[in-house]
Amino acid sequence: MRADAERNRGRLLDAACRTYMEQGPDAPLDAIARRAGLGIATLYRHFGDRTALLRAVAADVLAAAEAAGDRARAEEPDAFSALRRYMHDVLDGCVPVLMPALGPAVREAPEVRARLDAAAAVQRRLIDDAKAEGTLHPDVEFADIGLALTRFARPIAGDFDPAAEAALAHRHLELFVRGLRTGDGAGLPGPALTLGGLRSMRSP
Amino acid sequence: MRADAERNRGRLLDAACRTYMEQGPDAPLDAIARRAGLGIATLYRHFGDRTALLRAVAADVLAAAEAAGDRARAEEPDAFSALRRYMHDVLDGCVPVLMPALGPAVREAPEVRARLDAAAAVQRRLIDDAKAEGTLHPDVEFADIGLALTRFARPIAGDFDPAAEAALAHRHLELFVRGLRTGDGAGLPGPALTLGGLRSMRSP
DNA sequence: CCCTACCGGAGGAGGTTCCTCCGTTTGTCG
DNA sequence: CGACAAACGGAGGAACCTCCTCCGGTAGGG
Repeated sequence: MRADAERNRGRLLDAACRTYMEQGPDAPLDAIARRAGLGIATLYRHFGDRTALLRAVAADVLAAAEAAGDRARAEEPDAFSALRRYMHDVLDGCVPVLMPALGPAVREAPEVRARLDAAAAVQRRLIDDAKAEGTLHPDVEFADIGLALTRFARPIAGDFDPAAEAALAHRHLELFVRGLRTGDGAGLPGPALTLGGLRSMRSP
Repeated sequence: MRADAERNRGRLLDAACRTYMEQGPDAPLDAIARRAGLGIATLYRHFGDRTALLRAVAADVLAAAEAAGDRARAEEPDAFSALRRYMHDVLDGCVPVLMPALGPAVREAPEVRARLDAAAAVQRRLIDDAKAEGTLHPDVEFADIGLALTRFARPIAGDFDPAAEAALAHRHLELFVRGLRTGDGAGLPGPALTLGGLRSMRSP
């Protein structure tokens, strides 16, 4: 593989990730190519198909999320801080925006599946540690964390400045994290939020 | 105005509100008409224009939000409970999804503007009361509440069952509300979130 | 220096949505 | 009860957007 081809592939992945963060996974491919400073044909040469690009981006950013989890666990002094840092780090990537919007065809692809399982394992470990430490509310479930990140990562309005959006997202996430810590808050409404229960929420 | 015409107008407003909640304000008008059990021509007869429907729905749901705020203030025993109840009530309408997505053409229309100001005044009163009561964190700003509601109101994934989505939204909002109450949480990141600062976040 | 891998952009095809036109139905008032 | 006006329904042309391919041009690397 030639040097410029590899560099361009990386640029495309990066541009796709940012575009998905702002517009969602239905963003026009032209917009991604333009953002990468490349022609549309180059995009199609590297990723023969729309879903191929989605798969590549998903695998890429899931690996980054897994690494963020490992880093947080290694470097933070306590389990709650690790969980908080992990959430803030993941918020800056496109995982929370991208993953729930992916269809089964992408999510079940082997390369994505493996990365997803690994990232989920790290996240689960962060949560279990914080619960064992006694600092994370026991009624907060695994899926609550990921879905909440989705809520905070998505832009409020299309015409907001991306930097301002990011600052706002971190601010609101921090407000949310306050509510995660054990304290005198009452119990949560709704049933326990298992992964199976989440799957059954899909209507068709 | 004939009786059936008035009934259908109400059905259209209701269908539009629900459709906007699920798909956002760019939802096809055909989908709204179909959901109301009416033909597309009927929709265009009542609201000559796409934005006319948006204006009508916005004015309608903002009035409902204002009423919800008044109700909460009147019926709840303390200011924090009133704020919480208000947030949960508003979450069930389409205000949080619709308002940030509206362009200036709709938001500045007189009929919308008046309702928006009134609804904002009630929300501000709920927040001020809770701060005066000492139960709401002083670093939580007016705009935080509205924008957070937007985050919780938007559906996670398009193919989730609406009822399950709603339950999840209330669950996560409750988690968030925990973090709003005064306690030993640290300060929030980012600058104070004024309405002016919010306006300046729009990029073009 | 040259060959080959790589790049760019125009453009046809397919799909989606808007909004109007006109024949048909239905409420309501004398 | 009957007639008139008001309201309804759905097909369809027009405009728009996005996907993906084709082919001539460019530049890395041995």
